[in-house]
Amino acid sequence: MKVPALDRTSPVPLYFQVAGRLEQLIESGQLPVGGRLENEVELADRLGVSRPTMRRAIQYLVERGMLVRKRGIGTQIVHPKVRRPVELSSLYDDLAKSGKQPTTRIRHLDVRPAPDHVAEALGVPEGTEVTWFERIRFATGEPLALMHNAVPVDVLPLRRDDLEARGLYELLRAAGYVPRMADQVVGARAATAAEARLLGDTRGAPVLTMTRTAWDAGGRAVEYGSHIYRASRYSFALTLSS
Amino acid sequence: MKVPALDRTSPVPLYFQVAGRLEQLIESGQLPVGGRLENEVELADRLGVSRPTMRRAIQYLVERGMLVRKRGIGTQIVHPKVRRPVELSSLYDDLAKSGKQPTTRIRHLDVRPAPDHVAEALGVPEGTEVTWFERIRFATGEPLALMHNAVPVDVLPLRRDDLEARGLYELLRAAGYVPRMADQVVGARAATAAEARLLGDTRGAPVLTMTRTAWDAGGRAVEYGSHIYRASRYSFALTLSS
DNA sequence: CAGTGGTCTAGACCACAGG
DNA sequence: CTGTGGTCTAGACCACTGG
Repeated sequence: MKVPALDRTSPVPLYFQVAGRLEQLIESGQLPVGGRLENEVELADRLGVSRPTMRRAIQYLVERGMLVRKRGIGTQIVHPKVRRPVELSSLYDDLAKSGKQPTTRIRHLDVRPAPDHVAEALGVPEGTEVTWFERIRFATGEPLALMHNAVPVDVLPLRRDDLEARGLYELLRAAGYVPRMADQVVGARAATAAEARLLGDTRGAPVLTMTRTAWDAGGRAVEYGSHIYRASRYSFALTLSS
Repeated sequence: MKVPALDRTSPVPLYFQVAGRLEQLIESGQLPVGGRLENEVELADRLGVSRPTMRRAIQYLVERGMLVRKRGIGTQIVHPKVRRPVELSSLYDDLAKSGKQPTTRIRHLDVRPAPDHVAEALGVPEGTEVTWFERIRFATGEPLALMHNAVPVDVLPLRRDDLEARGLYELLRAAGYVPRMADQVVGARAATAAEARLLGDTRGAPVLTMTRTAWDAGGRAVEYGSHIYRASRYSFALTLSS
């Protein structure tokens, strides 16, 4: 595999170019998994960058779980592929990515003062106006989830058409409110009769529940959601790291 | 609040001392949330450290969600408290921390070749020997979870007594296999009659399911688990960040 | 324009692991 | 002891923001 040389005129930071180069060498097998990297001084020399820059590149891959460093020992390759941390995406994005043709039906949408528990979750004063809406999400025609959301109106005005055509997170991102942090609680319970009817399931069928509050980089609460998913058709996959 | 001065003879890195100092100033309210920090050059001067060291301290707090930086703008305080990323802990630890008096009953324990799906999850050759065990976890006397685990024998030999007195993760940590990364899948289903009996629940009651594979820092698979939790008594709380 | 954070360098010393 | 990564410095230049 061809590895591009470093380009010092590029706006891409040097350390990032170096990291990408290492990543390619590892993924292509030229640097074997389980093997050791040269020491950072020699690597820096070989690539013609300073040691701090080399360290930054290595550190970047360490944070992504590809390398492990030990003082006095060296740097070892532990994974050929990067493990991604938990994704902060919406169901819509997930389905679209896996080719499941998501569609959405808006059952309700209005602007109202935030109920107490929602205001508390969002960390806004009671009575703050939010857009409140209820959606059913389908995947390849099958009902999958029943979703309730609140988005403060001063974050983003939302319209039915937008929500039917695109995912909430996509709309938030487009408006500059990039979700960066979220508290989630995942549980399970039996579906009520009404929920079962909407989801095309039987009463008492197990459903996954998820409530989430999401904030952007500036710490501004952008979304509160309380959703249920058909347990027979959905589960959450997470990669955790500490 | 008194803030300790920097100690250049301490083995604690300077940048970490600086970060702790900033953290205290913010938590004590001397630096107001929403306010801006001085620029990094002046801060470095004021504390008598170099700019790179100051940057590293600030970066540390940025990664923990306490500060937000924007080029050309400055550094803003967005959270008084640090948000922790997802915890990688066992149910036992969680219960113990919240004062729920966890107890464990070992229903079964043996050493056997890993079943195919377990070997695949652990990424070890088929037939690798694992300790396989089934536990019921109680909280304040009530059954809470039914847990199945596999731990490769060459990672750690496990005995009933140990597992009854302590959590699996505590045992792994004590043996030097610190779980650092995990893939989890969380779902839900209805309990079988046998499961319901063991959990003191009724047949068909909703249960949370969780399967997990955990690795240590060196990329070595240390644990595979397949658990069910009574939905009426347990849910997962997560803080995600990207 | 002035002020901010982002990148990069060359070199120094230290702490830890292993033979 | 040698070799490794970990920390720290002083200074340079660049890129972006806002007035």
